Amino acid sequence: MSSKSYQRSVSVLGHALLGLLAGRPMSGYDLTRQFDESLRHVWSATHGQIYPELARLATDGLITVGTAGARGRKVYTIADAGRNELRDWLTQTHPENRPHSEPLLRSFFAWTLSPQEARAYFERRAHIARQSIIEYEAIASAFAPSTPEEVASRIALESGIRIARASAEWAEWAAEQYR
Amino acid sequence: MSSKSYQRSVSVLGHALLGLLAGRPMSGYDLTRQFDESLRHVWSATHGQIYPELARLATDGLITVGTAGARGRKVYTIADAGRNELRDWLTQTHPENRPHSEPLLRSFFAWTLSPQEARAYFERRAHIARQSIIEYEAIASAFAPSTPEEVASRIALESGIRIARASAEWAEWAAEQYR
DNA sequence: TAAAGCATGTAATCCGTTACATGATTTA
DNA sequence: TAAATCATGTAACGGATTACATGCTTTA
Repeated sequence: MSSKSYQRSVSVLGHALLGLLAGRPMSGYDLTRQFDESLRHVWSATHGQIYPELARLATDGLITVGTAGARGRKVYTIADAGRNELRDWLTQTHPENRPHSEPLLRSFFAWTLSPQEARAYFERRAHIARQSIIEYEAIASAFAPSTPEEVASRIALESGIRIARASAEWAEWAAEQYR
Repeated sequence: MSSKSYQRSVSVLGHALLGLLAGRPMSGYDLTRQFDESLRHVWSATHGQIYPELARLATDGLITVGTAGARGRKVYTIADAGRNELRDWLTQTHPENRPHSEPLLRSFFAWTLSPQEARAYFERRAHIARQSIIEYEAIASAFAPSTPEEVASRIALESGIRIARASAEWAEWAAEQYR
């Protein structure tokens, strides 16, 4: 007989935590920082969501908890079941696409503004995108990936660069439409 | 004295409804279809969310409700206060950027897979992006915008095309990194 | 010794999807 | 007359942010 209780489905956040723990064991605090740092442009999550989710993953046997250290710190380690769950998620399921792009939504209503206001809106978007390009390119130029993790990280960064370039060019083009 | 009750802040969905109603008066059913059609790639919302939000906007005096017609149909019209709210939103506030890109999140964990599996993942993303390009370009080529609303719609579509192109090229490049 | 940072957790609230529930009107 | 579509609403549940709450450890 199996020791596995009936399947609770794992959320996207749960899979993100499994993915991060696949790199190395970490505490909830460490994981929270990962979302604020490496994953800042990829996925957002706060500790109020992370701690309860870690408890659920542990209950489900996808991760294990070490004994509490200094300041109550608890280190979580991915279990074999967790690695399997992560792998199935990546290879057997497809990401949902429920769009929620607020900048794009706003652009849809630009026609309700004066041409000058609409232009200002798109110029601001272009400016923000150009700032992103600079930020990302600075990170990329100081980054020679060596480990597989770093290669994946560099690939995600490349997406940021290319999407930001496309966004900047689009916003400049859009601003022109209101001239 | 003012007839306005104390300010409840309007959600993004509320602003989207105001934006749609700025075009023409519509029922909740019509608005739901707008999200399924014109806004399909921009913002998602279902009727379970839309009906209560319309009730709130009406309570706040941002829209007005006509008397119920056939099948209980209720047509909502944007009020002056609603137009002001929409305008303030577009000109005085900035869109938040809380990233939730599941495809990008997954790419971040591609290193946990075999190179073949990782490549398959990115090739699939490239395929999906190329399909989007075809879909969007077909719409664009059959579309000669005349009204200001259609111009804005064409601008949003152009974003879809350019982002899809950048995504396809990125995914092809990413697949190469695992060769 | 005070401030900054490490560290965990819960509660209130809101946003969003899916399912439940109902009924009228049009069209084949 | 049956099916499709129009049309509205609520309830249950889960996802996500912010605020509340607490306390230890390191560093200036």
